[in-house]
Amino acid sequence: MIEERHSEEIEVQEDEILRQRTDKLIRLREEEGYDPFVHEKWIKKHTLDLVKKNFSHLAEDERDDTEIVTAGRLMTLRRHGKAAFANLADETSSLQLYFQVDAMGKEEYGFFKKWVDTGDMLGIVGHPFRTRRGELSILVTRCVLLAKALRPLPEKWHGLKDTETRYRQRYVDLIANPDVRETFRKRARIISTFRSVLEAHGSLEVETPILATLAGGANARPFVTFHNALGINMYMRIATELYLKRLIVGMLGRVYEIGKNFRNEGIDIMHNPEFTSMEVYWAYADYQDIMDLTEELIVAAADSVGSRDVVYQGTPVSFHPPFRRATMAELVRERTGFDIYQYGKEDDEKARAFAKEKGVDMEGYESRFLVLTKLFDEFVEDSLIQPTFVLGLPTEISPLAKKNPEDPDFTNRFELYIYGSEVANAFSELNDPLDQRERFMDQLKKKEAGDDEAHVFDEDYINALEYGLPPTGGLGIGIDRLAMFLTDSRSIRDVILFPTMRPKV
RNA sequence: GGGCCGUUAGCUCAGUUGGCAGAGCACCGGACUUUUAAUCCGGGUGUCACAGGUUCGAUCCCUGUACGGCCCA
Repeated sequence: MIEERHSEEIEVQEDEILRQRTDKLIRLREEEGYDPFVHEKWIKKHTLDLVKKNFSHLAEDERDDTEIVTAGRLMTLRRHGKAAFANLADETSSLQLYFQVDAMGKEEYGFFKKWVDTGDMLGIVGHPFRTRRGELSILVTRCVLLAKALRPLPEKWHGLKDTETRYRQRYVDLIANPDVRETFRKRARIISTFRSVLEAHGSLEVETPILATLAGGANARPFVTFHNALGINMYMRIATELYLKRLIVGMLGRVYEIGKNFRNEGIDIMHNPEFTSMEVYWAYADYQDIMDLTEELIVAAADSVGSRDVVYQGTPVSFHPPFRRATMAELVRERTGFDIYQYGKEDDEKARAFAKEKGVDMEGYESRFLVLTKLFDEFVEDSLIQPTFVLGLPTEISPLAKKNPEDPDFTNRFELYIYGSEVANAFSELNDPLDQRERFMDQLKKKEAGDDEAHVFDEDYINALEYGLPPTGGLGIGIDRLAMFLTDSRSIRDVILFPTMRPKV
């Protein structure tokens, strides 16, 4: 059901400060004939960090004649009658301002004193100097009110802490908590680093449908929506995989896509219903090449945010290559004593019994390979704190990956784990259309057996494979999770600007 | 889905064994030409998340709901 809000339902929440500030704005327009909201631009010549950098040499009480033209938000204000100190913040830094009646003139100072409040956006002209107490400042000669703030800033000392408000009103969070701005700058650097690494390898950035009639390429339930003109249900994508491989069939050689995927699942510290992934496909490459690429990408991302030695939630995590490489079978054997190779075709039940003894509850029908996977999830995953490539995932859970010809129960696939969490997934792509058809059929059986996260059967994808997909290596990286680990963010919501929230009221 | 915790002023948080609702910052009025959590004088601006219940009386106790957080599946 679609609910629309009608104008009579939207009541303005009258709080005292908002009312006072609104009155002040109206009086400013009436009494001074000044409307702060008519400004369209301000020629900002100097960012605050540039001022800091260029005039750090100034001695106490020393002034420079250079005219600074800057702008930002007034964060604090300490009034002293005929003078005032303030802090101005911009996107680069923050700097003290000194307003003085002698430097500004009576009229301009009077305007400032009467009409300017914390939170306001100001255009500032002045001269750099250092105060007697040693703080680099700008002696203001002109102050132009570029936009008025009607709502007060959060508390200057504690900032904005309430997580709900921080996520719902991220703009306030970003004003109040400069470290949040830094987190999102780092996130952006990771993404742009990925682009430059891939461009350097001759990869082409492409865009494939987000809205489609089938959502394939992953185990997940999609969001369903409706296209009015076509009169059909459509789905938000859950992965970019199948479209990107069609492009390799189409001879684009090396392609990648960075964008949102949507999975209709719960929300927790590691999951947001919409998240950003990067998928890469390289013609003529195998999963070993892709492992090298993954390492290169992750190390470059770590470098781009500062260091290969990261401390995540108090635990040191080293991004120095080479990362550990081990097969799932080895890791499970090490941790649990379960040796998959001791179990043959007829031993599924014996394998389930092993799991049960370990306290892992298995559904009645699951195979020894699902036992292996479950034991991995249960006993190994959490221990993979340092970046670790987990190789050789079972064919049964890898419907799009090429089998290992020497051991066809397993695929030439790996997942990268960091801090117990899957960050990347990659394999030599299955390019045999006959095998792919069988794998899709297996998925269909799982779906019919009640697994609503099983892959969909994509006939057109098979059709593409029937034209010939060259040997191809593919990779998917969860950008949000990687950004979490590289920015020491506890929750995925801390690296997503506007995380999914249930609407209030 | 289950368990636990939270929701009090714009923000950060106290608080009441059930009796007119508190602080700091912010805000409003006044003083102050080198402050930096400026200071000084004066002012509390609130549907104590919402709806019921118990009670002479509920922000507090009980039940339910909403939203959020953490843990588990």
